[in-house]
Amino acid sequence: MQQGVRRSQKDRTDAMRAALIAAARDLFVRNGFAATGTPEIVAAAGVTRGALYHHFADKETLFDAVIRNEAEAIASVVRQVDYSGLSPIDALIRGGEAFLAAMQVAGRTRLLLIEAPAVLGPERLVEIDSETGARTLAEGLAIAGCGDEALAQLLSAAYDRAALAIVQGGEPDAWRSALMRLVRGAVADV
Amino acid sequence: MQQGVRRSQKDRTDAMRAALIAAARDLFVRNGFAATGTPEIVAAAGVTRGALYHHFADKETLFDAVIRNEAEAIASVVRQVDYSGLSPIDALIRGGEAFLAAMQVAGRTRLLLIEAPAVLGPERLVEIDSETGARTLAEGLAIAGCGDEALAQLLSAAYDRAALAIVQGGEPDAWRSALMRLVRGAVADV
DNA sequence: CTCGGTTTGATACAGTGTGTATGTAAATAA
DNA sequence: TTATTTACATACACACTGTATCAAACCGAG
Repeated sequence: MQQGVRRSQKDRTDAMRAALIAAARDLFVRNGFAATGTPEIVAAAGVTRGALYHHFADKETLFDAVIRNEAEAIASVVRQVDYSGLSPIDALIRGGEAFLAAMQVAGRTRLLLIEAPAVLGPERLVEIDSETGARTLAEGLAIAGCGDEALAQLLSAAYDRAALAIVQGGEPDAWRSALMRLVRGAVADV
Repeated sequence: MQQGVRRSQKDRTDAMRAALIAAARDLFVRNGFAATGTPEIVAAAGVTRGALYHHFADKETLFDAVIRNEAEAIASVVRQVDYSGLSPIDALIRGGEAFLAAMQVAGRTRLLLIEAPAVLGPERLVEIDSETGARTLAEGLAIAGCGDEALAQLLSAAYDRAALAIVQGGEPDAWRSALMRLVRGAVADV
């Protein structure tokens, strides 16, 4: 079980997939999905196109893997927050904060909010979110607060837009306070 | 100034651009921007690629024209609403209703909310919105209601999400009531 | 009306990228 | 060790984009 010479199939596969996903992620962030060619990706990963098409059905499937990674990363951050002893609305705000923080990782808003809906379609994106539990959690919190699925989705959309605006250089506090106002107003009794 | 045989340059140009934009819009809606080739577009319009590349710099510029058309159409609908004698919040809701109705036109949500951000980039999309006054109006109303630019953007994002959900088969009333709750909560005094 | 200049639009071509088919080496199983 | 499967590279066919070249329709001046 040496490193350079004799590796197990699983190790080779895992390393290759990780290298391709990392290289692709970087290029997709910089140039977008459409403007990134598979020759560019494999060159950055130091392999050939044969490897790519052995591990992924096509370029879109590779992109899907990239997106799944990002969604999982965000879900992980939001999940690790300690919600104990918080009111539903405070838990929602706390989870929202974690979400905003996680979305500040370079390129994440572009990948998840701009590219992914067009490349994979909204349906597939919802599927990924539900698998990773990325957004379900925020929605769960909202549901706990008011029991309205649609309202939860609208708040989720507002958080997305805020994350994008902050990444693009907006004043974080302005967006945070606007979100707070929206959330508090939404769960207040009618 | 006959019709079939001898047309003015301007007439030819206008007709050709309109035909190309219409054919492209149809295909972009059905298959998306990336999966639609220029040969397909010109075949649907009954011309050759030479005509396309004479009137548009590239495929993206044609898409830009399609998007501009849609944005203008929406702005037109929202503008024609009679807002006289309404409170700021009622005017906002009225404008929002018009926006939702305008977004129900087949393919509009896909073009404006899914494809356009990825193809043109969010910056260009904001530019188009400001030129056509599509979203500026809704924002203007929100600003009138609470004077907060960020909050207006968040509400705009919520309206976008609701429009998409309704087109995808969601219960319109559920989304409308959720929007109402969001809007009323947002403009209520803290 | 007709004759140069311009605009429209069709045809032909070069370059690039995608996905597949084929072949070879490495790894696991027998 | 030998057979079989898996990992990866090379080579190829096809499609699409954008450009260059050329013909025809239009327009204004004389």
